Amino acid sequence: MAAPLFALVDGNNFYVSCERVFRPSLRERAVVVLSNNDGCAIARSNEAKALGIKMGTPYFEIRDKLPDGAIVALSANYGLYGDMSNRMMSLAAGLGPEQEIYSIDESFVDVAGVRDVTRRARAVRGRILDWIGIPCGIGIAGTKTLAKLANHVAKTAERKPGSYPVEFAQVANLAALPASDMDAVLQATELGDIWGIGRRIGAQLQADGLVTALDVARMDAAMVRARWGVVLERTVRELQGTPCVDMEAVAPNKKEIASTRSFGRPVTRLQDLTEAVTEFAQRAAEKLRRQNSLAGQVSVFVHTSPFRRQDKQYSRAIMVPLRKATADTGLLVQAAVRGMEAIYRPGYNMSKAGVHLLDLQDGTVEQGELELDDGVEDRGGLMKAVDVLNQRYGRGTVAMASAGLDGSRRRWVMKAERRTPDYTTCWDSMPLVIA
DNA sequence: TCTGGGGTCCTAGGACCC
DNA sequence: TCTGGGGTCCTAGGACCC
Repeated sequence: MAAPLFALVDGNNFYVSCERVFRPSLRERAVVVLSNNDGCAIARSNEAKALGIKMGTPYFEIRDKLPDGAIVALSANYGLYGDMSNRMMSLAAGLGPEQEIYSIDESFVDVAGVRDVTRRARAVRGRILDWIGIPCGIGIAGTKTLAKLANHVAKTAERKPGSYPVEFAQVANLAALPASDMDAVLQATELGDIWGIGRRIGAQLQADGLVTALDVARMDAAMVRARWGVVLERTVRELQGTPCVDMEAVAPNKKEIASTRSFGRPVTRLQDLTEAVTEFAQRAAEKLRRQNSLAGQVSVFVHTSPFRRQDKQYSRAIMVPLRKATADTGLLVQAAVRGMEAIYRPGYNMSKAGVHLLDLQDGTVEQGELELDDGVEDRGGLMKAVDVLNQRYGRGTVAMASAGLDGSRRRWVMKAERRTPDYTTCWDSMPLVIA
């Protein structure tokens, strides 16, 4: 059997690249894509990175710091990105027999035993660029953590000449590299760029005098386990070349499902919160039915904005157990609304609320339970009809009345003032080419 | 004025039991 | 005066990811 080998295919600055496909004028410009409510930067073009804009920088800071026209800011258009992602993923899948879609812009491909894998990877990269218009980087190595690191090398070698050997630009295959060359790559990589090492643990390692990925790879795994636990231990072992994280070719069902939002402006009234929570529970219920699960508990939270220091702060969550696991929107909304009524307090500027569905169970297994009379018959057929209608005619075609019938009165909805059209998923937004 | 959303996994500690 | 020990289960919260 061939030794394990993983490729990681990752779209460069993915959301920005999607926008550029349909607006070529954005090329070579500093561009950021903003989070919900146009809150902060969640994707940056290389030019924006060069201006020093960090991931998560609030938009108002960007706007205040830079002169007019120095940067283009767009609201996130998830419909567009999701569709572009599907197209990119189907081409990336051609690299090997199994693919794990890890996020909207990244997939691992099992390339064990694939002949001429570096050349093939370059071909796949070229096809994604030509057919979809998205530039990507591909990293190849013997473990997932090293493949992620190889991907970082591929992108950085292209973006910052001199950082890594130039032959690693765009596609970096670290498998079968001589040990000394591998050490050199690890040494050129900061430990904060390792998959699995975040701010907190990164700072602890640095306090111990570690600086590069090579320093981390040389740590003693048993000591790491004793001091930090199994998660970091796995990272260290994977850096040393021992695979600890397998491919997951079929996405397992979610173990919890959430729908949460920051509000476009502060909300104080219970009625507004009830409407918001109704909508969150509806959306979560849809996701729940899509994976054919039932929820045993609903959790609801609301809190004020920690950024508004001058405001009185409030934060609470509550768990609402269901008498019987369900996927019925009516029952889930009812539980969420009851929860919100229990934790609501007047006199606070609430900034965010949300609903989590927990204790998820397989909906295809019929629970052998005595039918107690709770006044609710099986509404599975009704739920299916609601989902079909909302899919065909758009979200919100059929909704619970407590979601609020008058859209103009809904004070809590988010802002998205700079959204681009749904170029690929809506006939009316299809771009026209005038020859 | 303006600061995202949706996940996973692990661990510590409390409740409870015998 | 002196007040056990070990196990399980659950939850909250931390850390990480994109």
